[in-house]
Amino acid sequence: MPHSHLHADPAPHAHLHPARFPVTVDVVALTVGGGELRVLLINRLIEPFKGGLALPGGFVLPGEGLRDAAARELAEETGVARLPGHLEQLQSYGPAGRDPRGDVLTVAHLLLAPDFPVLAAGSDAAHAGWHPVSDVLDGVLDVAFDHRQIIADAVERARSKLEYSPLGAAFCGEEFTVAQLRAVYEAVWGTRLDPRNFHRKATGTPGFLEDTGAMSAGEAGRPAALFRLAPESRFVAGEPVRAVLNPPLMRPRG
Amino acid sequence: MPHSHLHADPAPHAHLHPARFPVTVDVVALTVGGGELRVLLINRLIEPFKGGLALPGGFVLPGEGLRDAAARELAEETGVARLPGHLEQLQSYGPAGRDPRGDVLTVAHLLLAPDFPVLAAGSDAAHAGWHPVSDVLDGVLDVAFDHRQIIADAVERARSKLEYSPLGAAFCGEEFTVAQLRAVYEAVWGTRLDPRNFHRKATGTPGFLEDTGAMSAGEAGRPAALFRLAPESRFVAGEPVRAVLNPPLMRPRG
DNA sequence: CCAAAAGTGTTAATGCTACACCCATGG
DNA sequence: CCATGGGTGTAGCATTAACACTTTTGG
Repeated sequence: MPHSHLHADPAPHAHLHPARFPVTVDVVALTVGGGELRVLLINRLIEPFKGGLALPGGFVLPGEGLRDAAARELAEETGVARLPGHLEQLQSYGPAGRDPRGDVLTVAHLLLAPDFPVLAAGSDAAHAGWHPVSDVLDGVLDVAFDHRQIIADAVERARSKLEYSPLGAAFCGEEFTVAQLRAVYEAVWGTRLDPRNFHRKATGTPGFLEDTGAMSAGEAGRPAALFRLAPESRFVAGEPVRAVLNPPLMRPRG
Repeated sequence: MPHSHLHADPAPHAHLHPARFPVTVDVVALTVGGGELRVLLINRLIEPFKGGLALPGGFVLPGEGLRDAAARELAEETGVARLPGHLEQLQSYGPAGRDPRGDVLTVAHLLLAPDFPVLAAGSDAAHAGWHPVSDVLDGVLDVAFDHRQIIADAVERARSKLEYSPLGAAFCGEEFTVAQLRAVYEAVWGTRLDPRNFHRKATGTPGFLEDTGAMSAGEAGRPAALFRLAPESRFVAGEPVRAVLNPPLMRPRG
């Protein structure tokens, strides 16, 4: 019996020839720019949906892990050398009913990143660019496959993650001001937050922010102190985020 | 070109022959009994890990969705006709480095259910039974593959879901007392909650509980009122849970 | 009557919201 | 000097945690 099954399975013959599926990873890369949430999309060079917009992604290779595949595809299609921000798995979709060519399982991932530069057009790969999330969700922009649903799920995940984890800082650079961090929360939640209360809460949460001693300059108004993530709150590649904000940075109640 | 690729992909030849993987679904079915959290495990009838304990699950069939596959496998291996409680996707694992026979992707699912009866030994399928989650996580019980990690992730997901969603009631039957609901939270969180404050909060949360008018009987002490989930909080198969408890049923701060 | 569990009332501490107010910079 | 944004203080309100107390059953 060359193909044995993994689990007891009374379905007739199902264990003799387990079906095999192509598996892709897709990455919903989110950033904050211009006061709004943006998603990274590529122009498809091939059918189906040729010329349309889609999430960066591609096939998982034999012997490869999901996270590695997502990081590899993102690097290939955007030209980033080191993965910026925080990458985590979102959820899987399929395999039935999502690709016109047949069953394809995709494992969607979520990247929260600062506004990094992406590949210019004319390169070997497709042109990649940031687009407002609201345009995708409102249907102003069309995206391939079930990618609108995936993006909607990703945004919802990002929203709820921000309250309890230090992941808001994943959208900022290494050092940032409290106002920049606040802009992230306002963009993701689509609300306005009181700058004074946010400042108190962000700086007053133990284990969240660390004062660098440096100051921002060049902007209007009084210079702001520059912070970085405290060591216990830093997220490392592949590890789940451990630090929890308690009390959370609450989003206003609906 | 019989196999075209889904996305632009500069990796040489990767798009010509996308790798195909066996895909399984595994179900972490959790319940509350005897004041502790329990997980449903089956005895494996075949290699590898023959005779060992594992999560119920099996191969996804062509043309099948993930959720349908999970529900089907659970029904086949436990004998339940209608799916009790609440089923949702957890996350995916693999395909590399988790099965001794090669690359297998698994999509883990989480079922929160009342303590339903499972298949007795001697049936065609493997014997299924409830086991304390703590025994699995402490290493007292060994489980096959990477199922210990999957169970740990499932428990963590269940813990955080309970605070904000009405899913605690998924562990109870159709009608339940506030004390039974409280026992769920205490088992999942591993804490003690003040019965009086919990009662006030559970019954006082708008859109959560609905008084049936009936009373429990036969127990020690004063009879308790029987409740059911309010219509707006009920979870329906396949739909994400929409109702949010605001304010949440807080777990005690660490 | 006593033990046990359900359910209500009350109070002190805590946390949040709103906003007055001062500080430091650019123009 | 004024506009702009950074940052602190504080009063009022809402929520929570802790616990006294009453109710209703079984033994």
